Amino acid sequence: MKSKKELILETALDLFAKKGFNATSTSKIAKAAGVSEGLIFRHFSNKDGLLQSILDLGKERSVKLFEGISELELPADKLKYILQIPFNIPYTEYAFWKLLYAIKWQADKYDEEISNQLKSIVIDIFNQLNYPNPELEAEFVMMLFDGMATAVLLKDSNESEEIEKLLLQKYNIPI
Amino acid sequence: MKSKKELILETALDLFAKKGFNATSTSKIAKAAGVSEGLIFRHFSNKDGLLQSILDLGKERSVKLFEGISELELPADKLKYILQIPFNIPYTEYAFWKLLYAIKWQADKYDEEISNQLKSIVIDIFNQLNYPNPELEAEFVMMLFDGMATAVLLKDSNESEEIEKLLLQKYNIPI
DNA sequence: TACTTTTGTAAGTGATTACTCACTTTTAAT
DNA sequence: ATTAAAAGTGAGTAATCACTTACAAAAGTA
Repeated sequence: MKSKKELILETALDLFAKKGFNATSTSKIAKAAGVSEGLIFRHFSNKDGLLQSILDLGKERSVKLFEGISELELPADKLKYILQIPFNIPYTEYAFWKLLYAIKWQADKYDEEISNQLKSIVIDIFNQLNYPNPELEAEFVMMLFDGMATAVLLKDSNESEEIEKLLLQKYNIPI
Repeated sequence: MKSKKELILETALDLFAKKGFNATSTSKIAKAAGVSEGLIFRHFSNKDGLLQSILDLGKERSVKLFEGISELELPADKLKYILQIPFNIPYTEYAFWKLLYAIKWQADKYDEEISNQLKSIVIDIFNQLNYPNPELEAEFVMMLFDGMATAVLLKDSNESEEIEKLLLQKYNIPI
């Protein structure tokens, strides 16, 4: 059975992703979760603390999405795997990724950890592939990654599979 | 001399871009602009009306960024021009573009007009270039466009010129 | 000049905000 | 069974929210 703490976290993530952090009041969260408003502050101190807990949990889960990378041998396979991540975000994780990308634009709340983590993996890959400028090349991949993730998350696109194919093809990666 | 109406528009755009629409109160806008709060509502009816006016004015200005396209003859040149737009956003327009991209994630406020306008131009280009699937190819370019614009707007990157070169090169476009 | 419209202000409005506090209930350990 | 800690509640708080209203100054028009 779900604890009330978990219920608050889930409900808040849901509302934050849908309406935005600032447009979602703690009273609305409490009402939607069916708990008293005071309990939110008992568990998370304040609204920012609630957001941080949501982000931390999401990060833990997203690490698992990245774990598949290290199991691959060839750097080209690793790159392919990474480029495919935006198209393989589990539907249950949409809310978290939406929140993550929406928060990017709020200077004070933005958390670069996930992005930086992935970027250093990509730099390693381009090093292994002997690219002349691995750092720059990684920056470019991250840009692609964000563009794709945005497209997937915002339009519930029916053609995301075709875009995925097009991307791999443009990156000279066999499908 | 700047009218108080213009002053409100500029100040609000600035604050919306920096802190977000919901985190910026009308009283803060009034204080920052040095006008009475009531004047905001005299001119724009309500806070959403203020946002709409800001977006409309920004759209008018961004149309000028797109006008250069039609002056070019070759479709390949047009494509090159479009891919370069994110790197050529005037610094004075940063606030507007930041606001535009931030708002994307708020379902109720998102305005697709600029994006759709540009996309139809890109579809035409790929038609002229006889690509097998111009619609899909345009979707991909728009994704690239958004990814690049995001990167340029969020990091005050010193290496954006190098990324620009890398992009044109990857897209087989002579620099 | 006389009059109308537009622009502007100051002081409000009720509703909502994040958060606190005093208190009760539940859980868990001895 | 006793007790202490943790979980949970409901009714508060002052501050801030978007917005209104009554009125004054300025600008435009005849």
